Amino acid sequence: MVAEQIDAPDPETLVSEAKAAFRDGAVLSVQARCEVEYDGRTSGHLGPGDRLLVAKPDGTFLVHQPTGHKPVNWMPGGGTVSARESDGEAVLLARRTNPTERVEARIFDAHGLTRFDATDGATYEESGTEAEMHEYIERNPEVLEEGLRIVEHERESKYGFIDFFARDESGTPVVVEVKRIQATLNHFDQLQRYVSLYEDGEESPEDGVTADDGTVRGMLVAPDASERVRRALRDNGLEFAELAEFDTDAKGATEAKLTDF
Amino acid sequence: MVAEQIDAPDPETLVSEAKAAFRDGAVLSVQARCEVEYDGRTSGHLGPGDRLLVAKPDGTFLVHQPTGHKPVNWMPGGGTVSARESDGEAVLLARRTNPTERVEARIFDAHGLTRFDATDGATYEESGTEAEMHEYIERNPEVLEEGLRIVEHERESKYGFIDFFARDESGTPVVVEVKRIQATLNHFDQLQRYVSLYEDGEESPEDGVTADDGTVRGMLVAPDASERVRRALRDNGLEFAELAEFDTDAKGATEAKLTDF
DNA sequence: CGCTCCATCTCGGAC
DNA sequence: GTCCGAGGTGGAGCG
Repeated sequence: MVAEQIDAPDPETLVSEAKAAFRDGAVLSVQARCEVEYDGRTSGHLGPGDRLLVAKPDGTFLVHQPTGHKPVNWMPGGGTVSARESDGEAVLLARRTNPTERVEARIFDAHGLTRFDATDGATYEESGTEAEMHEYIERNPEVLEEGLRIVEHERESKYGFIDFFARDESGTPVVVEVKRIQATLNHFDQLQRYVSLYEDGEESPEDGVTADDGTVRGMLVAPDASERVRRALRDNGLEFAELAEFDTDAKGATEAKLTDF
Repeated sequence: MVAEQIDAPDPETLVSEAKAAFRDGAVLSVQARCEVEYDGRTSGHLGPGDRLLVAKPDGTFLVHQPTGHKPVNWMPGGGTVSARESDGEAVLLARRTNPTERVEARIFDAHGLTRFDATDGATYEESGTEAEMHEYIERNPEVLEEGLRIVEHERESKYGFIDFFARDESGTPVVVEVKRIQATLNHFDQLQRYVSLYEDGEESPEDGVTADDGTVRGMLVAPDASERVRRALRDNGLEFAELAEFDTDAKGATEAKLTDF
């Protein structure tokens, strides 16, 4: 019996079933009319209504309203979930420390309960991430600019991590910031922060070569950017390189579109 | 009957129950051994295992493994969820456009199903947010600096919104960026971006007064900041104002309301 | 443990 | 619709 369902459990049954589920490492789902309180990094209250409550064996606790992707209240794993009866009502309490916070659901009417002895050894395999985009650029720097040479990847600097430190055909340093999605002002900020290091001469590239005039180029690589971002780059002497598609196979010889200022 | 539970539904039953739930706007929960595919902004695959599947009437679809706070796969609201039988197995498919993406769960064994006709009119009331911190500062600017005067709140500038534009005791303009949590390098970036506007003279304060020497101060307000952030501020002539605690009427009112309960 | 940065970020607000 | 920034962001990766 992997899943056990109880219809409209009374408070006593709910509490004992919840305790058993927590003890045995099962996933508990409860459909209930309840009210919820959160206290921790902020504090909040949710009045009575029908919600789906989920408690996982790792201490995860979720309160889902009938709409919306995000739980209205939650507790990440690492803490503990407990059940008790209070004033004739079942109460589920999730707590953790660091930060210290708690979510408490007071259950007025439990419509359904399911205990789920789940086993899942699979891990999610994903592709199309920014890490893969980095690998592609490292293998094919010419999609950013003809003659561009990658010097360093993920260089730690005084003010943060630089995606790529490169040099163009004429040896001028190029700081490259890569985004998988449409670039935002914050992404422009990041590039600007890194470039300012080299402009101020507070960082020197590991290959020891410096452009004669001390110039440093900054290049933001992304599939798109709003007009405001493009203007910010332009106004600050930075460049935008449009890289919409990339091929992890490296066979397709992807045609990259570049926009230089 | 607010919730209806079916134990170990066969594929046909699962599909018809799912269709009925989607049609009637009920929340559907299924405990099942399944495999999942996502295709959209990235793409990914999750091999067979036991998961909790949740479909909401707004098109939200969640795939929860037995551990972890975040669903391993999901679809935000706005799209549609559908059910069908394929090769003798039940398949739940969630789709949306803008961006175009899909999550498909192929169900090998359904251990339990719950249809939940939930009604929830309550909205979550929260306090301790950054908006309340703004209100507090606006009413008590002296907590940042003696003699500081707030000139504008949430001023829209060429490159984004400035939390506060203020003037110090001697009339020098002060750009203030407020964070409720420990300040990060991105927060420093934001402040730097706003301050550079005034330094470049591309924005002028609405009160028309400018410091004799054109100086503009920049102040990052937060409960804490890492040493790297503090150094970035220092190196760029910006300031950090530690504001750990703040008190608001709203917070006090909420606390009173909660104790009433 | 802290720091930095990505995320299928989601969500809300403004325009 | 797009753009921008907050978030109880969460989570990975590295030192």
